[in-house]
Amino acid sequence: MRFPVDTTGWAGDPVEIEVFTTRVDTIFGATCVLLAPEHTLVDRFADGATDPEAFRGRVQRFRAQDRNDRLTGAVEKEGFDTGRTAVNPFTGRPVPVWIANFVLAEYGTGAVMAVPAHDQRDFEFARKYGLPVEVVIQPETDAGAGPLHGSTMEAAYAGPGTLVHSGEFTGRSTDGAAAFMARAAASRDVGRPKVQFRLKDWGISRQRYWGTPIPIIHCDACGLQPVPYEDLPVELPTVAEFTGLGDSPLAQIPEFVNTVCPSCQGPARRETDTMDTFVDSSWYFYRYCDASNDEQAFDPEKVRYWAPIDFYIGGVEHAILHLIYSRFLCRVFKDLGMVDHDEPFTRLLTQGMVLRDGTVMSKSKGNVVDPDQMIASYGADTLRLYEMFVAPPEKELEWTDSGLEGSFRFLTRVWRLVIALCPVVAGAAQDGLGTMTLDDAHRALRRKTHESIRRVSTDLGPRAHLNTAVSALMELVNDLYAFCERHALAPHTGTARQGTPADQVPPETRAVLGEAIEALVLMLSPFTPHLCEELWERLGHAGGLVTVAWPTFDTEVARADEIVVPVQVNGKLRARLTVPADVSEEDLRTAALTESSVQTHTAGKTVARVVVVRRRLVNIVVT
RNA sequence: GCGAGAGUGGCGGAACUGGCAGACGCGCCGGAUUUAGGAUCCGGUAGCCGAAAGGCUGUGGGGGUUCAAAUCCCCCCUUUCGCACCA
Repeated sequence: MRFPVDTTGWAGDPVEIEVFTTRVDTIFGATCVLLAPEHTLVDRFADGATDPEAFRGRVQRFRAQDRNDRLTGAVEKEGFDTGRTAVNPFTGRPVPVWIANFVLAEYGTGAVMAVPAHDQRDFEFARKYGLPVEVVIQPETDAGAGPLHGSTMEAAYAGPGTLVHSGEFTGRSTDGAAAFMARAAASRDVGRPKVQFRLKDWGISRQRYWGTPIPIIHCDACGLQPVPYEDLPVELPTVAEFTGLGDSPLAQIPEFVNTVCPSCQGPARRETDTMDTFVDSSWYFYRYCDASNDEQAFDPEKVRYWAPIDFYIGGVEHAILHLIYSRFLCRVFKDLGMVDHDEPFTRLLTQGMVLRDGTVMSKSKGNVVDPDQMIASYGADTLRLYEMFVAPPEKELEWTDSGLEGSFRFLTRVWRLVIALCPVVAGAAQDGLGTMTLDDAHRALRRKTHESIRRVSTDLGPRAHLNTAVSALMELVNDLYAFCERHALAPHTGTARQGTPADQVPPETRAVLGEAIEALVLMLSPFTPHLCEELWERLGHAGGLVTVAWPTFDTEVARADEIVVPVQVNGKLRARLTVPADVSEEDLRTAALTESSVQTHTAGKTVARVVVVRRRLVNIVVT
């Protein structure tokens, strides 16, 4: 909206103040216009003031207020009357023009129309300086509250309602009124609709040495000239003195600064500002695809092969700026035809921060845990395992020392188990497993092994839930201990029990255990590589773990022959049935209905419905 | 104020598409072993009632949908993070 200023007695052209508003529908209540202290018209107002020096002094005081305090509202809202008026284009009435310290020069036009009745900041400002408060929106008052009145209001009303005292617009609902009035303003040529984006400037030039040079040459005759393509890249000189004064350190190096204009061949100067490092960090992942290319940033063919990035992991502190910049540059590269995807990262995981005593660990708070100390006490494997186990990666992590102890305990448990079983399983023939006849305990252990492989593989892969993967491994180890206990095998060496000598252990036991132990070591190795390399070697394998394939599972082996199905009566758990895994719906229903504790709960009642979910549950609805 | 998450035992956390709430670990309790302690191994551990069998309650609060809700819908509370005098 444009508010023409009464310039009576002023030299120069007529002046209009442009304001930006999202609430044109309240314009009939605009009783004042406020300018930011930095507004370009402020100087002209000062020139035309009765005491220009005093005027400038007050403006200067506002401008000197801490910028950050002004932005966050930490300073008191203050202002002063310029002594001039401007005409409200809708009411035709003159309104005073003030300068106010809370108006932001960088947002909108740096000037606002103040509507005290319907904007809280304007309201407070008007009350402080005795400016009129004129209600132009009345809320729907079916709740019995009376109509709003400017002199009795205690706060601005910013909600919906009906326009009043608004000329030809009176009676209109606020719903749609702003858009309608914006069009009216356009047709009267006093304003126009505008989309205002809240984007911040992305300043990229810094007075630093350690940034990418900006490939521009300043020539007095030809102006700004880009460095010719064949001269790229501009390389930083290897020596630069850091004086901490004035320009970039590069400006102190004549050999770097002085050059020749590519256009007129006359003397010229290189740009000495450098790009901020986040420019590089916004597209490094493309360069990584083709890092030794000295012809171009990267070969689009190679990037097409590797990118977009499947899985991008970073800390939360990078979750905002770095990602926005990277996406910006991705779009730039797309427009240049250098990449053919819209987004640089297919999947993003932002890892949580480590907390201690409820607050983020930080050097300034002095509440950090020293990893070196923990590695000295427990080893790097323990620390890694604990961090993976204690919470899913995207969650913040509350540090506890006892939890670390638990991970250490688990690893010593694995160590003792594998070492004790080495003589039993090393060199055991596992190929025959498919044809061997196994008893229930052996089959159960095999099933656990294969089910663990399935769980860990999916947890590590698509789900990226490292903590549940560790849980699955802990369960496998627990089952292995139980199996050993039952078969009088080590590692129960802490007890009086004697392990069976290796050569007396039946071949099927050795095979089943061997399969389980090797899968365990392989699956644990991403978490605790040092320990697992050692164990792998002791199991009789040479060559290291990196060359060994991830274990695979057999769905048939992982499948249980018997399953436990819960039986509910009216949604409450009343029994558990152990049935064959391939039980038919009909058999399951019959088994559920005839189960004794189910019958006590259905006795004397009518079975209205039986919900049977195969392999999952039976729910009997009685009335 | 706006936006995005989160809320489950004493604690960290599980629960994949609505289908047995509390996997796994910590802590705690009991047992075995041990001169003792520690370590180790085995068992128990949501709350309430009960000697037990068992019963009732329970995923921040209140409603709703459903045979069935931690999970879906509506309202509210608390909390974390980001943005914020943005007109």
